[in-house]
Amino acid sequence: MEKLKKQLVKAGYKMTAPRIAVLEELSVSRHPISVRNLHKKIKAVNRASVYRTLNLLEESHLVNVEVIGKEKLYCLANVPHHHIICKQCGYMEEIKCNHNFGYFKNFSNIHHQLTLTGVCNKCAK
Amino acid sequence: MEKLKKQLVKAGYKMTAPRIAVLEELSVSRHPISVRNLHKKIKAVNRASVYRTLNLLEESHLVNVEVIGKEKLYCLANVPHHHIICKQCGYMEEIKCNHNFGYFKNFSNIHHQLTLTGVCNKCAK
DNA sequence: AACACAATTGCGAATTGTTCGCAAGTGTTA
DNA sequence: TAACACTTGCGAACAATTCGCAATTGTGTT
Repeated sequence: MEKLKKQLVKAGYKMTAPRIAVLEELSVSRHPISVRNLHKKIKAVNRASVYRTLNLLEESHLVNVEVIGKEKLYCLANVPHHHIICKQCGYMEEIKCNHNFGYFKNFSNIHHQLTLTGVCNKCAK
Repeated sequence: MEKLKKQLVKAGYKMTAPRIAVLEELSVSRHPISVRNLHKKIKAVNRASVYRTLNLLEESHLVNVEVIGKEKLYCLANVPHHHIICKQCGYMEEIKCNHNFGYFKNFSNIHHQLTLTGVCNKCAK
């Protein structure tokens, strides 16, 4: 959390209350979360500011976005990881990320986003 | 293309003109494409129908969705592949997919979506 | 500790993206 | 070619996201 703040400051951003609130909520919520739900948790922060904060966090690669069905979910990127998600019930497991995609000749500064979906055993009956 | 149609039919859907138009446009466009641009190319098809078609194609796993910056892009999933995209100019290379994520004990029917972003050599100057 | 200034916020309105309800139209199967 | 369920187009509704701007706030400087 402190590390996150430092990264933001280093990226040239001010540490304001709304930004801290967003970071803390992302840090507290164990799972990727939608803007709607994130905002529900921190109503003191204006919705537009939630969007603005998420956008700058994304540009700084401090959060990842993934699309599950019709939802766009945000998640801290501090520890490299991905998720596998059950499409029916939303059950989710975390996956350690040990992927390396740095070998593309024509690109630098490469980031990746992996999303796995499936049906969990419980839903499969 | 014919194969695509057959898959749709097998999934229980009718082969209507709007659906064929969407499939053909996806098949023609070499790159992942936004709803907006897709619809621009096939104005004869109502926007709502474009959405409906993309949704059912996605549910049938015939297309993949990925988020690049603020854009949601759709792409045929007939041949397993991914993309690496330059965030600055949009230059894009295709990546063969030889990934296997079938080994998760708690899930079945697993699909994955991998998105790579970076800066292409030209933009990096 | 107060200042100054640019960065950021909150607000509401505007814009854009997506879905809905329903009457009319169309593919498929017999 | 008749029948029926599935689809479409349309416009309105709804949801997501951004914008413009005045007011506020962090931060570096005195």
